[in-house]
Parts: sequence; C-alpha cells; structure tokens
Amino acid sequence: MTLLVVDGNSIVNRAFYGNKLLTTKDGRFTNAVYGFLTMLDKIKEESEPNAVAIAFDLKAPTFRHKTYDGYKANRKGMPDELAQQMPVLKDVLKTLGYTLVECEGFEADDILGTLAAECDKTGSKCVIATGDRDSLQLVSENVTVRLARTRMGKAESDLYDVEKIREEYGVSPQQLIEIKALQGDTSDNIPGVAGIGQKGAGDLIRAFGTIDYIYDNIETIDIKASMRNKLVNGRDSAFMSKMLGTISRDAPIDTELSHYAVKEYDPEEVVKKLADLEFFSLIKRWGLKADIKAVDRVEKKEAVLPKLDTEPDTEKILEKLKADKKAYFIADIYKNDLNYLYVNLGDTVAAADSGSYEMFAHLLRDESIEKLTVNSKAVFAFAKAHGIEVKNITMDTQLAAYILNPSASDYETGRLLDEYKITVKYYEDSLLYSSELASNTAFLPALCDVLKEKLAEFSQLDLLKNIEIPLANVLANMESVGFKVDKGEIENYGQMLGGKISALQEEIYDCVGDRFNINSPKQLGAALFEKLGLPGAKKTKSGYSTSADVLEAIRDVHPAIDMILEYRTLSKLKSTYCDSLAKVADENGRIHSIFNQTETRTGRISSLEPNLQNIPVRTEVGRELRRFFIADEGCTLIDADYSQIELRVLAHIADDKEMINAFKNNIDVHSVTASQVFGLPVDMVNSTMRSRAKAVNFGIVYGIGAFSLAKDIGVSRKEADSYIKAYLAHYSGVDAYMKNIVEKAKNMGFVGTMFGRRRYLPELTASNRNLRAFGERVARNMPIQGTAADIIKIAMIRVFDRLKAENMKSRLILQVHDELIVEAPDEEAEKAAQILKEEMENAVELKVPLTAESNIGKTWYDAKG
DNA sequence: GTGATCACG
DNA sequence: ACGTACGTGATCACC
Repeated sequence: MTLLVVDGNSIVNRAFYGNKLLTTKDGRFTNAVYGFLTMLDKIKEESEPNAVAIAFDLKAPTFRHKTYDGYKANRKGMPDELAQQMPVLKDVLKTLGYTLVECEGFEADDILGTLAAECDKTGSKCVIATGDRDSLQLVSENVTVRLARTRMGKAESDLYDVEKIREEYGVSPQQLIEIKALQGDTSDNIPGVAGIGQKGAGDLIRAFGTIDYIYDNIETIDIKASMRNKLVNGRDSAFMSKMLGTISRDAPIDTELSHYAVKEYDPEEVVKKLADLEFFSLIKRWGLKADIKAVDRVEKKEAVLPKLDTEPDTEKILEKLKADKKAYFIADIYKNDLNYLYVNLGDTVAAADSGSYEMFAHLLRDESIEKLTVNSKAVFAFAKAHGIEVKNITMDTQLAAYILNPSASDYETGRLLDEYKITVKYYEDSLLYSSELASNTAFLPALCDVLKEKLAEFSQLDLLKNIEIPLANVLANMESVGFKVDKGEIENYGQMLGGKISALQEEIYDCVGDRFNINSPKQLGAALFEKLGLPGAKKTKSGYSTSADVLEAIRDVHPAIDMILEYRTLSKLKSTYCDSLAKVADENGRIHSIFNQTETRTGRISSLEPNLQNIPVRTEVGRELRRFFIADEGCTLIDADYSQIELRVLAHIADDKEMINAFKNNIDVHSVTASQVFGLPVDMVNSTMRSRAKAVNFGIVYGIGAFSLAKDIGVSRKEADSYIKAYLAHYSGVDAYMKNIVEKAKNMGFVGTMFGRRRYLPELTASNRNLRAFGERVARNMPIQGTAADIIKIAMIRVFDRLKAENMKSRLILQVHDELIVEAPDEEAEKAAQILKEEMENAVELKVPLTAESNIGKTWYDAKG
C-alpha cells in the first residue's frame, strides 16, 4: 500500500507562483488549477500510489496549542487571483475522484503528520507531496517527501528520504526540528535563538544532537563563550520554537487508509469541467475525447461546417473562387508534389487530389483572388519549384498568430482553433471528415476572421502583409537555393580534427592517470575535482560544473586542463559541424537549412537542420570551416553586415542625444563610451578600456547587472557598478528609456518594436523576484533586438525584390541576424554588393544612419572580411 | 526526454 | 540572503 498525501495549500501556492497567470477567455484565473493538476500528474507518475489524500487548511485557522502570539501573524494573505481559484480547484479534484481532507482547527501540515504517523504505524508507504521543507521532519523508513518545484512552467520534484536528508543537512529528519528550534523561521514567525542562523544551528545539532542535550550540558560542551551566551539568553525561545516547529500527528481525521483510494470519475463530467477551464491540453493528455457539446457550451459563436466533396469539379471550383475573389485553402504538399488541395467553398469543402495541379497553379497566379492559408512558406516553396509566381496571399494563420503572440508553444491549426475558440455546428454527415486538413479547411474562414480582427485591433496588419508574408517568400527561396559546401574538404578537416582529438585524448589520460569519457561532465568532474582534487569546484544540479569558465580559472593548476579545453573545442567542431554538415549536403553539395519564422520571442528568425546561424567565427580553428562554404562555379559570395545595428536602434528608440551624435559623426561608439566611463579624452582610451566599454554597451542592450558585467570582463563588482553608473549618467536618454520601458511594460503588459511587433510579459507580475527581474531585462531588450530583427527582415525583402526587378541571377542565401549573404555570378558581384549595401542601409530611416559593410570572396571565410 | 555545454548574433 | 545579461540550435551523456 502506498498513500500519496498532498499538501494542497503548499502545492497550489507553488503552482500559482510558478506558472504565469493564465485566464480563460472570459477572464477567470486558472494557472494555479492547471499547475496543480500537472504537478499532481507528475507526482503520481513518480510515486505510483494506490490511494491519494489531499489536505487543505480551513479558511480561518485557529492556533490550538500553538499559542505564541506572533505565530503566523505575518503570513501574507492569499492574493485574490489565487483565492478565487481555490473553490474551482477543490471542485475539479473532487470530480476527478480524489478525497479532500480538511480539519477544523488543524492545518494541512498536521493532516500530513497524522497520515504519515498512521503509515508508520501500519507499515504502509507514504509519499508526501509538498513545496514546503517543513514537512521533511516527517520523513522515516516508510515516509518520503517529494518536494515540488516549478521550473519555467514545468512541474518537477525532488525525492527526500532519510539518506537524502542526511546527505543534505547531515542530520536525521527529527533533528530538523532541533535545528529549526535554534535557527527559527521568519516566514512562520518562529523566533529561534537570536544570533543563531542556518550555519550555527546546523553545526550545533550535528555536534550535539538535540537542544535538550545542549541545554542539559550548557556549561560543559565545547563552544565559544559568545555562542554559549546566545544560547543561554535564548533558552525559553528555543524550547518554544521547538514546540511551534513540531508538526502534530494527532489531527482527528479519517486514518483508515483504504478510504483514500481514488474513486472512478465520470469522463463526461471531467471533460466538461476541463473544457470550461480551457484545459484542452489536459483533455488530450488524459485521452479524453472532447465531445461537441462540451466545447459548444463555452462557445459564443458557431460556424457552420460545410460538407466534404471528395470528387469536386475543378473548373467549377475555379469559377467560384474567381467570383468570390477569395480562396481559403490548405495544400497538402510533400517534396514539392501536391497530394491534396482542400478548398473551402462555403457550403462545401472540396478535396481535390493531385490531379488538381493545374487548377492550383491557376489559383496561385491569379492576382484578383485573395488567398488565405495556414503556411504560406510551404506554398511559396511549392510555387517556386514549379515556376509559379504567387500573387496576393493575404493571410497565413501561423504568421498571424505568431505576430499576435510570439510566445506560444506552436501555431498548429488545431491549437489555434482552441485558442481562438472556433467551433462548429456539425452536420449529420460530418463523419466524412476523416482528414484533419479537411476539417481545418472547414474552420479556416472563421479562424482567419478572428485573426484579422485581432491584428487590426492591435495595428499589426502591416506587420503581416508587408513583412512576414513577403518574408516567407524570401525564406522559401533561400531554403530552396541553399548554400554550397565542399563536402570532401569538410570531411578531410573532420578527419584531421579526429586525429588531433585522439592524440589529445591519450595525452589527457596519461596526464590524469585514468581513462574515462572526457565528454561526460559527470566523469570529467569526478576525475578533476575528486581524483585530482583540483580547486575551484562549482556545483550544478547534477554534480560538478566543468564549463569553460570554471576550467579556465584553474588552467594553471594542472596541465590537463588546457588539453581538456582544447579537446572540447575540437570535438565540438568535429561532431557539431564537420560530421553533420557533410551529412546534410545534397547531391549538388548544397545545404538547405530550414528558416523558422515563428520560433523566437523577439521576432528574429532561426535556422535549423542544420543551423547555419552558428557556424564558428570567433576562433581561427573554427573560422577555418568557413573556407568550405563556397560559391558555385562562376559565382562569388557577398557578405554584408550591419554595423552595430542594436546600438543604433537603441540610440533611436531612447532618443539619446549623445549616442545619436556619436553615430551621426561616425565616431567609434565603444571608444566614446570608454572615454565617458573612464573620464578621459577619446584619444587616451586604450584597448582594454575600449573592450570593457564594449562589454558595457552589450550589457546595456541585454538589461545589465553589475555582477554579470563584472564576471564578463573580470573586474570587481564594485568597479563594474561604477562603469554602469557613469554610462547612464552620460547617456541620459538611455537611462530614461530603461526606466520608462519597464514602467510602460508593467502598465501595458507587453513591450513592442518600432513596427508593432509585441511580446507579452506576464513575468512582470510574478511574485518570484528572479522571474520578475528576468521580465524587466526582457522588457529592456526585446524592443531593441526585435526592432533590429524587423529592420533586417525589411532589408531582406528589399534585396530580394530588387534583385528580381533588375533581372539578376544573384540569390540571397543566408541571414545571420545582422548579416546577409548573396551568391552572385561573378559578373554581377559588384552590382549585387552595391544593392545589398543600399537596401540594407535604406531599409528604414532612423535618427542615426544605418551602415552596412560588404565584402566579396569565393568562400564565406574570405567574404566575411 | 532533460541537463550541461558551447557554437552564433 | 539570493541570484545574476538578451536571443537561438545541436550534440552528448544519462535517466
């Protein structure tokens, strides 16, 4: 028998503060309920109980034997956003068949204690799920505690048994009470002994076992006089604290464990409740089928689902679309072949098979027909492969939904239908909808309407029509053209690295005196910090940190360190770059990365399979790889990058006169910053000062803290702090911007770019300080990074259009955030370089000039300048 | 599947 | 007293 006892109040608090504030569309808060259910799921999975008891405090706790005046007097009341979720949570839990335990005059803690004691008595296993370390004192042979955490919205828990507590605290579970008696606990208003903190209390109990022993032998035990003094003065308080800190085990509740078996629930009832709370992901995860009625019940508008026509007349379809001047469609395209085309014709959805290619081509070309679909990049790619020029795509649901909220987990049509509450009234023969694409097509007009409405409401339609959709076309072309590589040379380089790596590996083994997997942080950590006993050990969650900065700090201590660092560098290069790049090149030696347009929360694009946006450049051995990224025969590469685009954007947005002035006069901005920060004329600035100032400039863009800046440039925290102060004193516009933007974000709930791209920041209302601080840094950074991303997107579209307008064969092949690469026939190279520079510099007009530098070469290495 | 590490802007 | 800069993706080890 295993009983799971859940500390309801503690878990619901973790759930509430650990998850961003979710609301239903009509404004009810649900994050605590959602978090509680997912956490409960997780813990049940880990502990496989036969019975579950969920304990809650009753509303107005009376303090029974705990009569100390201040006890819990300063516990914060529950915020209203959480309080209103409590009855909902309890209701859902009951519906799911759980037994709730509440007891007048006793807190949840005491219920845990009582049930744990019962398990001890009967030899049953007991798992306590809580977020509160207080309960660790209940751990025994039979009783374990799962301490719940939430990391980035995900439920996690750590298992505490007797050994784990011994390991972490060096005492038995019961002795945790003794420690608390001395240390106190401000959150519970347990006073402890004045002047004794965590360390002192731990040391005393580890040495002497109990406070009884300590006070019985207070004159003879070996402690400092000052400590003895504190103990003597705090004697009454210590014993009082021990009593307060002891969880009682005699609450008058049902202790027949079998009564807590989870009852079977009514799936229909559960679906109804979950749908009402809009927990569609849970319905799915628990394998419950959302019946139409349940969804209808929360729905405000209903669309009518058209019937499916599987043998449509393609000519009639085209006629109808021309008459409507509008086409809602979803194309099922695989490897440039059209499998199926689903078109919404109002009263029917036509499912046209691969034979409908001509009709599709005609539709795409027809400028008079407005096209609305779910993934325009795929449509553009298909069109390009078949030499079709697509005109007039006005809606892409993925891009639209990304613009509305770039933080969503995905932009699948199914999820969007949930999010935007599109449901339909089913016809009798709706069972014909065997294909998800067909039914998505049926919903498409309703979905497009809602998205367009929302975009209009937030003035984001331009972003969709003038930036994201045209960009999808550019990206489709870049993906299809690809980047040529010299596969043979990459493989050679990889083999050369392989040789060096093997040699280094042997040297490291000799040097350390042990053979182990150097790639395993666990084994490496053990070898360095245990076997060799090297200093500077830092811990991560799962052992020693062996990261580069930890190793660099001790490179002089042991000769193996430098070899390990080099080994790391080389094996990274070989495995991540040489081996994988050689694999993904096509028969023409070209690499086709995928550009994800809906991934980042700032508006940047990302590159995957392979990622061509992180090809090495900072070290020479890595940069060499770029020699194998080459132009096709008779062609040249042109690489153009913006000079300090983020700082220029900052100067513009913050309207900082000093910074604008520096850029207008084309002064080296890092040197200017150095001269201000160090209070010297610009020509007295040396290279160290400049590089430190450069780090400050970066830091400012990222939302800066003195600690991190200090770590980054290797000066004291105090010194770093003075740099920042001097910086903000001089760049007063930036100072004002940084303050204002956070204020504005808190008021509006989001930040945005110059072009209306938004990022919502629920983190700003978090009670967790770190999370809030993170939100504030993001508020400072996103408008800068995001505006820069918007600008280069505009530049890409302009470059693409211009190359086409000038009938050139040159092709844009890659973007790396502030850098564009074009492959041009040799004879076009100079003109293409000119176009790149021009279009990039004129993409937008800011209060400062935008400058782009371009270089030409046969390889990326050479073109990078 | 997740965490640690490291590649890029 | 605590934790510590923004945005990504790929690989490896390990559960």
